Amino acid sequence: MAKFSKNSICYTCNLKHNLFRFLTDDELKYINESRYEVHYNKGENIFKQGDAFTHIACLTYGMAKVYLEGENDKNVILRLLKPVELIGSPGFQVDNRHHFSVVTIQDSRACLIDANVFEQVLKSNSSFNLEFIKYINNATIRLFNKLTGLTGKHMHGRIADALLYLSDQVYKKSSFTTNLSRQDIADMTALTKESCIRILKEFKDEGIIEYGSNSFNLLDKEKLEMISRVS
Amino acid sequence: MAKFSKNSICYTCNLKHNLFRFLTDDELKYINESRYEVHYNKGENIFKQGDAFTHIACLTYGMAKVYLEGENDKNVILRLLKPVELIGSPGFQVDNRHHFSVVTIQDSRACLIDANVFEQVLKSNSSFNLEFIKYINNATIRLFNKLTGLTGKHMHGRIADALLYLSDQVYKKSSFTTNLSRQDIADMTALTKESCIRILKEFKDEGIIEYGSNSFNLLDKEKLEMISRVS
DNA sequence: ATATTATATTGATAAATATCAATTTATTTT
DNA sequence: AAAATAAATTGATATTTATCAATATAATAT
Repeated sequence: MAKFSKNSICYTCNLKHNLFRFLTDDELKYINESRYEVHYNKGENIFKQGDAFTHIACLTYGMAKVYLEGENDKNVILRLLKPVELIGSPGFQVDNRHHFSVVTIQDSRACLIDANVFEQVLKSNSSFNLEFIKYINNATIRLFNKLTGLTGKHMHGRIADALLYLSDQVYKKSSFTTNLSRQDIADMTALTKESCIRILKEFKDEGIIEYGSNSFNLLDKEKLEMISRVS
Repeated sequence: MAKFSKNSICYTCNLKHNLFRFLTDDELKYINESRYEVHYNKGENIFKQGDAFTHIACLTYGMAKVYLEGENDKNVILRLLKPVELIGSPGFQVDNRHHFSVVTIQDSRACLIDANVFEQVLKSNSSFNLEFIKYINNATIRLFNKLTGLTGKHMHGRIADALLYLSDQVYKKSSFTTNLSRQDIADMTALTKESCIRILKEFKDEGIIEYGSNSFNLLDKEKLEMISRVS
């Protein structure tokens, strides 16, 4: 965790999350007073599960993975974040602890906003508040899909889902380069690294995808979608 | 779905959820105007996944299961509800659809509050609003635990968790009678009915629990907790 | 109470997935 | 570039879990 800066103000910032467009100028100014930006190297924690929750973060540059640290070293990656994405915490209003970890997968920047300031603004602005509830509820819906996917589908369907997620939601291309390791993809699908590799290989052998050590090309997305459906 | 009544007002109601204690008298009166109570027979839907979300519910009597309907008929029971529990919906502010189903497992009553009225009150009362966020965040934390438990633990740990959940959180006794079927317990643990039955039998054979067709007695909770830990 | 239906149980087997060890390939350091 | 380290891959095998079919038990209707 290196340099941090405060060289711009929220009002003119074009990297602010859409949520903040619901704020008044005064509220933005108030947030701007305590906010700060941090530069993270690849592999560094923005949030650490169990640690105190003191700030809401906005990823303004780079990319990060959000994951749950399970009991037996088993991590479950919930999602990948890219600019500009808000990173809240369900510890907010509950126990003020982080319940997931956020780690950058490439050099990144985040803007950190004091949780108390955030709370004040929530109190003062009801449309901001409803937008925030919308944000949380969307996260819950994604979590529901994750839960039914990981518990109800077999390896093939889960790997297909991960690949489609990366292609459709994250990189927005059918061919992409990624910093995710095989272990990361395994953590996205609740599989072991070895099983994950085997399914990828199968897909490659069947001509559905091709890949190198850090790039993927989804040749036949329809087939992946079909595999996702039939599990 | 049979009788419904409106024979009391929220102000004097001692079955109201704690959340509503944050409301002013006027706000309570406002909610009271549109609310109504419904009696459900065992097995009836309070909410149905995919259906329109029009009301927030409060379970005031009986018991219900909240579950996700997966693609291949696989349901995942998220939790059991008893009085007095609020039943919101992540569709609120998002798509106004239900994203889970709620079905009673015994004759029950619920108080239904118009979602628009609820939204108005959220807007007008910021401490109510923050409490609601707290409510949602607690649900998210439970969901995280569900996700890591179901993906990271083996059958034994998952059954142990389900039994401990029923004993500690739902029935508050180490010996309890339940309306849950074996299939329901399987749905709580993301197992098949048969696997679920086998693990229960193992636990019985080892003297950890005893059970009949609709009752359980947890003889050795410490052992169950140990099994939960080692997975 | 008997018949009927649904639920629970058991056994045998197949399928899915993880584990462990060895090897290869890629990445980083010297 | 060579050496050292980390990550990816493969194969063999064990473990976990589901499936299918049969039977038993419980719950409900007649």
